[in-house]
Amino acid sequence: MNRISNAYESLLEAFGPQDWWPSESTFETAVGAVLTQATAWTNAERAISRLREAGALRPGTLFRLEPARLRDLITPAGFSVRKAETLLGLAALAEGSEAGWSDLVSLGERDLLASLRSVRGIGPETADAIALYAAGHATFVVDAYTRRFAERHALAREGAEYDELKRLFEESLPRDARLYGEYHALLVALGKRHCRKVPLCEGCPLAEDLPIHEGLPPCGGTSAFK
DNA sequence: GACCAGGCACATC
DNA sequence: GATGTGCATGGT
Repeated sequence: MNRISNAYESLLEAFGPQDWWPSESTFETAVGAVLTQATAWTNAERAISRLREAGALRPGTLFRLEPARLRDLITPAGFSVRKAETLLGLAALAEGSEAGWSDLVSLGERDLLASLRSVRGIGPETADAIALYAAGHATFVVDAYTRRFAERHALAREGAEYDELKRLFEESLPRDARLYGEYHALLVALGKRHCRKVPLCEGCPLAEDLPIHEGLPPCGGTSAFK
């Protein structure tokens, strides 16, 4: 055991299983990963519902939408010009594969990540989220909450690179996609529900597991307490 | 009305 | 390479 796996147990006990990613298909998961970039999940959900009503939660139908129509459908999720381009790029990947989307999600981890990263608007976090939650690869997703958590609790150096943080978690935990998915979701829960309005980390479920680096902001929020 | 939310690409120094 | 900025909407 180590501090990172101990923290997982405490978070799970405090918040319960998060059962991410909520979706009806792997393509919907990927669409959601793009739509929720720097956006509250409730807004991304609205956009997903609109896509569903339009029958556009399949790569083929989404790919054939007029860009303006797509932008309109995803408006609630914000950044609609960029996100529409990205969703079309994602659907184009599937259109370019022999067996479409199912072909793509069955690629090996490296090939899938490379394909996803070739789409403008899909960066490291979004690619990892799709590889993990849609394709079931054991790849740890690092987001702003993860960084805050790792820095605040002195698990990583300040300003660590994305890959450095990813490696830290992967090397501290058994290689297990389900575990990675739950951990990432729990860190989001920690950031959203717990610390955001409690700058001193009072009552934090991690207080007994981990030291606090007092000079740094608490793990709640992504940009609060700068 | 300010601040924030499950990032990313690009410009500039 | 580090740091800053635009992208857009809806909740608090």
